[in-house]
Amino acid sequence: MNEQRQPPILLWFRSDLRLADNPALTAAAMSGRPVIPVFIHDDPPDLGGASRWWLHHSLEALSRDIEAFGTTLVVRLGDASMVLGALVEETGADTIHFNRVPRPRETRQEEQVAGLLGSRGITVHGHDAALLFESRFVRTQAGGNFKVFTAFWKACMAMAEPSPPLPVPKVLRGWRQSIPSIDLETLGLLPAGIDWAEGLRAVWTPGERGAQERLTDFLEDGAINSYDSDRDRPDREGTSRLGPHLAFGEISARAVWDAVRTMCAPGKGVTRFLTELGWREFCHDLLVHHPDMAERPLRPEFRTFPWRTDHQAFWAWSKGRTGYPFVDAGMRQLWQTGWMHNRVRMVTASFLVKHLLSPWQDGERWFRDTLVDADTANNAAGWQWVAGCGADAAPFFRIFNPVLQGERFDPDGTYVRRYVPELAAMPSQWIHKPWSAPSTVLAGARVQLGGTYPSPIVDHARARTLALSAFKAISKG
DNA sequence: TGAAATGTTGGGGCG
DNA sequence: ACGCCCCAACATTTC
Repeated sequence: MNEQRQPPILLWFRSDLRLADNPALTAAAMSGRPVIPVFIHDDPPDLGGASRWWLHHSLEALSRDIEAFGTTLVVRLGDASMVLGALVEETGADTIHFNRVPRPRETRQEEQVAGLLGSRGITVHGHDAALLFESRFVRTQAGGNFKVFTAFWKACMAMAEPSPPLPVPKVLRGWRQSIPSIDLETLGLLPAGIDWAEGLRAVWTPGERGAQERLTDFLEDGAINSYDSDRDRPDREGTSRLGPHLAFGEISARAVWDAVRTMCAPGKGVTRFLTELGWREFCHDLLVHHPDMAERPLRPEFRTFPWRTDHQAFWAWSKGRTGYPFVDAGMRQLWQTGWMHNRVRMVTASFLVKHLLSPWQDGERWFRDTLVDADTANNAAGWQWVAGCGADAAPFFRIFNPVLQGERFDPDGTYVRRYVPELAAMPSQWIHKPWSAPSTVLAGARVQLGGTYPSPIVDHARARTLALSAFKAISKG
């Protein structure tokens, strides 16, 4: 049989926009048969603006990397099973390889593809590539899923080490014909009106190469060794910032794990960093078992929590105009750069839920729209954790004091000054509570509360009391 | 992966 | 010298 007459393989890219440690790609390449790489955009409703921007550039990068193999990434718009069905018709492909994505929407998609194309005699092959430990193997004694992180992670640590990452295949045979594909621009992922992505461009390099650079920078400059404490300091570059790269699968968790294991001496920082990868695993496991985790509180008593809807307050929160500098700095960092430091995510989220008594789902949606690392599992689990209604969650009565958090984790006010420039001249002593500053200090710093910078939209002590009594209303009985 | 309220202790000022 | 009070420092409990 003429080699060129062999039916091609469809390599379906999804949230795995990488060539390294990509089992589907490796399987397709190893077959020796022609491979047609394809990305299908079906305009998922939960894809936020910042993620859309990232996706565009990540696909751009992936296209370039695939072109280095002498082949082309086919991009299509539409329902995945329909598009794959059409491609089978067009090319005579008889096999599809893809990497599973452990999220309800994607799992449904996989089932559809397997059903529709399987019934047409196509071999549909899903690979595990998203997690360190496949959630279906992480089970309690009783065979259920874990509800507490430490127990979950302990069970993971008792399992075999994650398998080492696969190398990029040397060769990828292309298909003899060119296949209709649409321009990335046609997907409409970039900002349509005003260009709000400037701050994102300044900070991020989407794509596999950007991901690997971010990782090696983090490991080589030694930041990981002080990760245990520096991770809480938004005024320092103490975190890896790998979030968005992991969210789009530009680098695999296994590759990160392996790099840390082989390049770093064991220590507290290293352990802590790997544990954070563990949280990612745990969140994905939770989402698998609670597909509605982004809408519905895991703890049922929270369904009757007396949330308020205050559009003005939500606007102030989302724009970083609450009058609490640490909160505002975080919300503005998010808006400008598509990312927020984790410590500040906790504080800002707590502020929305506990000081403003806004439904956590509203905050979840805002983060999902504005974060470049928006990830259904991590985001929903994180918000439920903060709101106190999640698995292994912080109790509701654990209410962050935004002033104390600022003073503890941004002691010199460097972070606040960076993102709230109207407070730049405030002395550190007052920068987290400008309303307490003597009027001479305010005047000296050219700060006019309620003018150049908002007065606090709520009083901390009062808001705290209100939140506690609202919590009491649902917790009795 | 809190903060505030409340309780306890111990040193020092002072009558 | 002694007891009393104050209060900071730390510990515990409560929300």
